[in-house]
Amino acid sequence: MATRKTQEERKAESTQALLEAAVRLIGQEGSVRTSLARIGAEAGFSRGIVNERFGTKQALIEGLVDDVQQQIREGVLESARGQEQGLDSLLAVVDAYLANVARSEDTGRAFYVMMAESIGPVPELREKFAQATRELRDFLGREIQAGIDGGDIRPSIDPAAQAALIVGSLRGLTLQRLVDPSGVDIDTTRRQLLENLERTLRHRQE
Amino acid sequence: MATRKTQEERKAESTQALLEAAVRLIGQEGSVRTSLARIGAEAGFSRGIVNERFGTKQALIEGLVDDVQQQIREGVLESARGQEQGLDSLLAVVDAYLANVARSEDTGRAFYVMMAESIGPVPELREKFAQATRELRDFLGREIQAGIDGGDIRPSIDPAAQAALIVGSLRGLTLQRLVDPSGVDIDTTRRQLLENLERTLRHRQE
DNA sequence: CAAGGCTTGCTTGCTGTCAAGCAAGTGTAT
DNA sequence: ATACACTTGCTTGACAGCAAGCAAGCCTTG
Repeated sequence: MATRKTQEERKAESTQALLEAAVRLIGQEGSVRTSLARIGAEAGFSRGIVNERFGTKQALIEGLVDDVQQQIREGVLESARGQEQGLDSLLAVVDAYLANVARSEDTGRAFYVMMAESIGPVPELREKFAQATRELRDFLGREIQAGIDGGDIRPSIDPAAQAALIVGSLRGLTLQRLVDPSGVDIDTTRRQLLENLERTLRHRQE
Repeated sequence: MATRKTQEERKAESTQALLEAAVRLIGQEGSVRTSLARIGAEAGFSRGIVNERFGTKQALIEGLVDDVQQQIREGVLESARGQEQGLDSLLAVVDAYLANVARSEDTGRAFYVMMAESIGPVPELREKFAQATRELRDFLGREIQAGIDGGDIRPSIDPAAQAALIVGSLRGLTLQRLVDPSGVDIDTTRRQLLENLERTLRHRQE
């Protein structure tokens, strides 16, 4: 049965398997505790393969962060498509973020675990996550500004501060869920957050 | 001048120095990267002293988490004193949390860094932080309920979900600050959060 | 058989832990 | 009060375990 594979295919497939294994393991135990040997084994290869493929552990991890971030960004931004800029788009993004990222499937989990490590044992990653944070914050800030300009968000709102708060809510809720999965009902909380945002942001009198 | 110290004093002083050193180092690099030897050295002693005093690394870390959590709890709860239960008390706690914990002085930093590690490389700590999270959430939930009963919080609020959201905001903002200190102005954001809470929670028509 | 993917053996560095020993402090008998 | 026996804080040396990285070789493909 063993189909003959091209070298290129072999490499691509093993690389893919390695990345997936890494995301899975790192999502569970963090990058510090996950040895290259275990990643190799989890992917079905030998202990040396990660070094062979990626050079160093740091290279693997940094690449992984970029991958995962990219995936999340696309997922979230896609949900904003179709909405026009402003409050509706903002709410759609928040909704999508909590619906997808916060549910701890592998990539979301890995992203948060690595972000968490970046403030402690893996400072090399901090800048990457700082940038990701800024990017999300700026994106939300622009949506808020657009909403104010478009008249559906109250003009007394401070876009920068409000954006930071929303990022905080998203990050904090997800973190809370990772620490204590049974303690937070994500759907109820999501609905409550959307309601709060409506109430805080929506410009009523036209 | 070297005053003669009793054995008890010597021990108490060195233990204190060790704990402070541990909080400082762990706040910077996390517990995983901080070796017992460095803690000993930072405190001005030899590399073996931590084991001699605390037995194992895990024992030190767990004790530290308890200490730090206790300190934070007291600091925050104290700020609620004098307010009567309900919205005002709630706002005072939120204000105090961001004013104190979120500013990254040593103990707050160490708390967050260890909490972050607990979802990745140090799962032994997860339960402790889950409990701390529940405790804060339940406390806020009771305040909200009291506010509803007392008539200064809108009765359509879901206390549990709202409490989870507030914990999320606090945790998320602090985390954001640790990842990207220059990106969030904590005072502006704090004011905006308090304003938001006023607007979402306050029961208007008497 | 040539090239490139993949494995295996090995080195090096670091960490937690423990046991043995040293030194500072304490109590007591004279 | 002082000397001596004893306790307790603290240090040092040793060891076992683990991980990252490297280099040499094996196996699959073309």
